[in-house]
Amino acid sequence: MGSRSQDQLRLEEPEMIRKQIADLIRRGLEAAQQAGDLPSFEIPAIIPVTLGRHAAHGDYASPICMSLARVLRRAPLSIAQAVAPHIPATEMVRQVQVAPPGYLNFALDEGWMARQVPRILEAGERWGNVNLGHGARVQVEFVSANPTGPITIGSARNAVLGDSIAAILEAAGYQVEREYYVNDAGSKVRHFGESILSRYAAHFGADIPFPEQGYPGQYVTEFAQKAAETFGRSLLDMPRDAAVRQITEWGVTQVLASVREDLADLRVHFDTWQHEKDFYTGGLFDELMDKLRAGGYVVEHDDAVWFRHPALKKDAVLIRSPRVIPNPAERPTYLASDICYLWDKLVRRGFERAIYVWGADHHGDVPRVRAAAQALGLDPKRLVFLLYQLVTLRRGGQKVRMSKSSGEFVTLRDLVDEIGPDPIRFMLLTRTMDVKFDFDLDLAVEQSDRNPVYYVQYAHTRIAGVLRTAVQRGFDLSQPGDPALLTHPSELALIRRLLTLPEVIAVAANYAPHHLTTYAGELASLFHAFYHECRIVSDRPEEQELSRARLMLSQATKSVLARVLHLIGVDAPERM
RNA sequence: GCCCCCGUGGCUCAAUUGGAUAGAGUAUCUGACUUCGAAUCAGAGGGUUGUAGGUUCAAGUCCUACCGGGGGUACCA
Repeated sequence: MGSRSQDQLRLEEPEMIRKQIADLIRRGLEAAQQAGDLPSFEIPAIIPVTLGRHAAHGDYASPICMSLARVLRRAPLSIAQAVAPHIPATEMVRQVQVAPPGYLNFALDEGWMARQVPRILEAGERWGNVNLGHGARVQVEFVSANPTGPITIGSARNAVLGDSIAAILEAAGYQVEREYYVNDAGSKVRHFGESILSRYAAHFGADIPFPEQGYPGQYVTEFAQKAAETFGRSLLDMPRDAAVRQITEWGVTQVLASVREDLADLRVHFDTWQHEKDFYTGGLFDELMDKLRAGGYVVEHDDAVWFRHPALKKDAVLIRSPRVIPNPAERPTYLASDICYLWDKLVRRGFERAIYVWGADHHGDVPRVRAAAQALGLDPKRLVFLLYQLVTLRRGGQKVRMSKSSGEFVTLRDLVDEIGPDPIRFMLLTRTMDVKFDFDLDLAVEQSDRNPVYYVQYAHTRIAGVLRTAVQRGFDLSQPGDPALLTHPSELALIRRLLTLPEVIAVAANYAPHHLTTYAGELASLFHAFYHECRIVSDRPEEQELSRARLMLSQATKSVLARVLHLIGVDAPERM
């Protein structure tokens, strides 16, 4: 990736203080060995460094000496004492302390910390970037809800997870493409099309039976109405198959247009829309079937074709069968599509990694797709499956069971119209994806002003307000303040947190976007505390310099808050 | 039956992925605005991290069994 990634490495990676401290420890270990204070041994490739949880433990701590104890056959405390004096002095670290049973504790230098504030301000939206990806191309495929109806709250979780993960990966140095997979070849869309056709026929007084697994929702009737305006009676005069095909295609287009719009209002956008159908028009499916057959991964009996693989518990998984689809040449089962799709992602389009954001109800499919990748000679580790637990909806204390096929669901549209994208996005990102989300509609609507998102946004607008006041009173915000004046405990606590953004992004890049909402809340809290303890805009002549320093800190905080909110797709308003 | 996820103060959830004294919000109680936005702040109480074992210097985190809740397990997608 040439010079750009070199640049990033030099400029951005050291922003992770943890990394720098790990380097210091490594150099300390080397020096201790050279000085003969420690015997010769191989220094571990990764040196663990964590944030100190208590002020007494310093800002960062490493338990490395505990794990070295076994190798060196020496007490961890004694190892730590041997290393500590050899850790090179830097302006970043004020002191290194050894604490039982063998921790190395690092306290950052307050002056150094304060001097980072203008740098944060200068970096702006770039602050926090870490180059973990080195420009690797990855694809995040998400939402991908069947195009058979409106986007529901359930898909909303998928949408905000996928979108935020994509944004975070970009901040972590990856080249990211966001994709929506359109399942337009399966039986679901056909049932959808048949449903519209039935209602459409009814509109003209004709009778086409409603399919058994059809979609009873009111929106289908509305589609039928629109279809009647678009096509007139023409669909009634053509062969049934052709009519189904045409109205299905038309219906999918209609749905996708509204899906695109609904998601856009949630601030979710896609770079590409991959249609399942396209896999069966270019010969890809046949090509891959030949590969699998050659590898002995295909079995056939009763005219049906199955995929088998030693890694699978089940004997085999169906790929195509005349009993599923009357005309199997037209379309196999969804596993076949998944096989084409993974090849398309990893080989044809050459992504180094393909990330799938799936509801936990699809977890059973993971081994199959993995096995298929393996069978095609691809490293299954390049496929990442993020399984989030489903959203259960509560209304009036009652659980609402949602599904488009039952016609009972709450649309994303309704919720966005009612409470807006910010509370939805923030709320859905406050928890790990491993826990199911109990979404209480009444509470979400009624208490939306107590949603934690407002706490964070309020901090941002409060800063904006203070800055406006400052300008009114004649402060020039473009003029940097003197960081040396930032010495109050609440100022330093705030700065400390500003400095950890790169680490938070690095952790969040491990597919854990909820760290950002947590961080945003902490940062907001620290600012509020600082605001209460320190007068920012002072009228006293002798405090002008101090005011300028604090204004600089406030601006940096505002910038970081905005950055974090933008990463999770939440607006950072100037007023509210 | 088998597979996946969860079980942490009254309630909803965190815990930088195995590190030191388990943290927030909410609820309850007490306090703080004649100067920058009170949608705010400060303080208090509240815990054997479902149970029982195990792994090691170290377990909320990993392993085993069990209990409880949710989801999956079609020639559907």
